[in-house]
Amino acid sequence: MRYFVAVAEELHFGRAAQRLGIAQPPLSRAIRHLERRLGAALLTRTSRAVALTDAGAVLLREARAALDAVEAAERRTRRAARAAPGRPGVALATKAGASGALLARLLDAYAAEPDAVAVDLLLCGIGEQERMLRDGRADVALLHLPYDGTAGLDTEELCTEGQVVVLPAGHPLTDRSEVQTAEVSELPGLPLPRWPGPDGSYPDGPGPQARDHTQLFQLIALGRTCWIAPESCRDQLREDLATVPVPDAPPVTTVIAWPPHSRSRAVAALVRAATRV
Amino acid sequence: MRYFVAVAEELHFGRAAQRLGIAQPPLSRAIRHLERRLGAALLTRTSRAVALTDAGAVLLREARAALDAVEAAERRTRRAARAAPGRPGVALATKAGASGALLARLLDAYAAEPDAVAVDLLLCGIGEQERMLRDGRADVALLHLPYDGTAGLDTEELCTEGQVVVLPAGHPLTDRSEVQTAEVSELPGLPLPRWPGPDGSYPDGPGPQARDHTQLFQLIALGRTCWIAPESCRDQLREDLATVPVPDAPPVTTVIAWPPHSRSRAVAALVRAATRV
DNA sequence: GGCGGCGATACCGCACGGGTATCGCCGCTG
DNA sequence: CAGCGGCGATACCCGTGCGGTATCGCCGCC
Repeated sequence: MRYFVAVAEELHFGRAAQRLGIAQPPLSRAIRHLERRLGAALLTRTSRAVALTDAGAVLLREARAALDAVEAAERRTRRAARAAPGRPGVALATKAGASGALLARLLDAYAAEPDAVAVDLLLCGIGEQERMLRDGRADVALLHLPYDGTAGLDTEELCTEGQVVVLPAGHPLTDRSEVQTAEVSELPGLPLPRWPGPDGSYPDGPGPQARDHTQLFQLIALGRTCWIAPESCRDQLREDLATVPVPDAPPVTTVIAWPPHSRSRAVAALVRAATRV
Repeated sequence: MRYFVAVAEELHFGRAAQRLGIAQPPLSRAIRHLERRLGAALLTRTSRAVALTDAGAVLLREARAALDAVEAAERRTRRAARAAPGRPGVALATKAGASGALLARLLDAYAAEPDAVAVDLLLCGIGEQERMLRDGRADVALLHLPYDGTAGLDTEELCTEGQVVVLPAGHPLTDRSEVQTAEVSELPGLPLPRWPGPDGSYPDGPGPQARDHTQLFQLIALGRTCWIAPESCRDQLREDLATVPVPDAPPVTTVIAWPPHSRSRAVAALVRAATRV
């Protein structure tokens, strides 16, 4: 299945084999073997191009999920085994620079629980937490609706907050008591920044590229961009930035999420602590 | 992993090997190999007993999920491949004898969709739908809250209904306009029936054993038991049975559920049709 | 028409998974 | 208390399957 996913992603046997660290002929054979076993044509190969069939597209999605599941099984077992001295405990994934105060209160509340174990913090990029939960690098995560997907995860809502626009201090708009999203997206000279997608490439557009919040805030301070963020980001804002509420931006709900079949005592305690803060 | 799950369930290498159709020594080696690779002790073996360690318990849960995922990948791919003439289409799992009218309306509504494919109906026993969704035998299912679990599935609520008690016609209680759950569970000579669990064995207790609804209704008609069911079951009731509302029984919500990463057009259309009926 | 890129085929060798025989440990029993 | 029996571990052997190299066949392109 790993082999098939590699070929389906590359659509090229040679490159896929290289990526897998094997030679091309065994890969061809393995795929053909898989097709025989499933009784389904997965790929249409001409001598110039490889394409997915419908069944192949189904398998690609399902196989990714399956591979994540076995990877998760291995990782979580390793983590559980290392937990003997109680050291690494539970892995919590959260967006770097988001919900700072909430996170601090959550960790405090959990630490006060009777049988609390150490919490391993995983600071993720945009939308990375979901993947970490799925492949077992994390046991529990803080997500932000509606930006993160929670499909297939159990969740508990923690808090909902409005959004603000982050501007350079002294920008004309900072005198206003509130602004509309439409205004923000049309600010002359302040196009919204572009973030890298999961594959690391940036979408096209007018805004500057930003890879993390430090870069972003620097760009805002320099008057090159602006940004709409949950209002709790004001806790950790630089002095040279200002915020204005944006009432018509969608409210952001912070939720705590965990894989649905998790029965870990630590995760349960963490969720319990979270719902109390 | 299959090997480990077998041993963890049997807690006995010999029986597990037999179940797997292999000899015991290779199984011992395979498990030890897995422990080495994960760097974790999974089982504590004395010469008289085998027990799971904490890490082993984690792996058991995760491995079951992973094995379900790969099985689901294979099954769904096979199904997608067979779908070429449009014949088998999408597999819908539902409890036999529940929500009959709703199901009929749902199928009608879906059949009216522009690109509807054939729906393969899977009639399940109690609580079997969840497993079918997880291991890929079904693509979508009708579940009944609060009896079925929906953890890890995407769902859409369809309808909520109260429950009634099903009694033999002419039973004294049938004169009443409603009864309480407490009364039902204490009816002299009418103990609630016992259903087989997922492993096929019956729990202990006074009630008669029932394997399906036909048996159950027969037993009720014979005055050997009674049963609490959603009120929609009255649509398909035999003439020799009667029902009385039980207002304090938990209301039953019928939901349509599907695996969260499903992107199938057919499943989406089915859900859309379901929300409209 | 020849070249080059790419997947398929042919063939080989080795490592790993599975089988049988046997051991070592320990709890039960007469 | 000694002998038996059940159970997991170990030792050793064998065949299959996976991976590697060499080569072919097809086709688009210069």
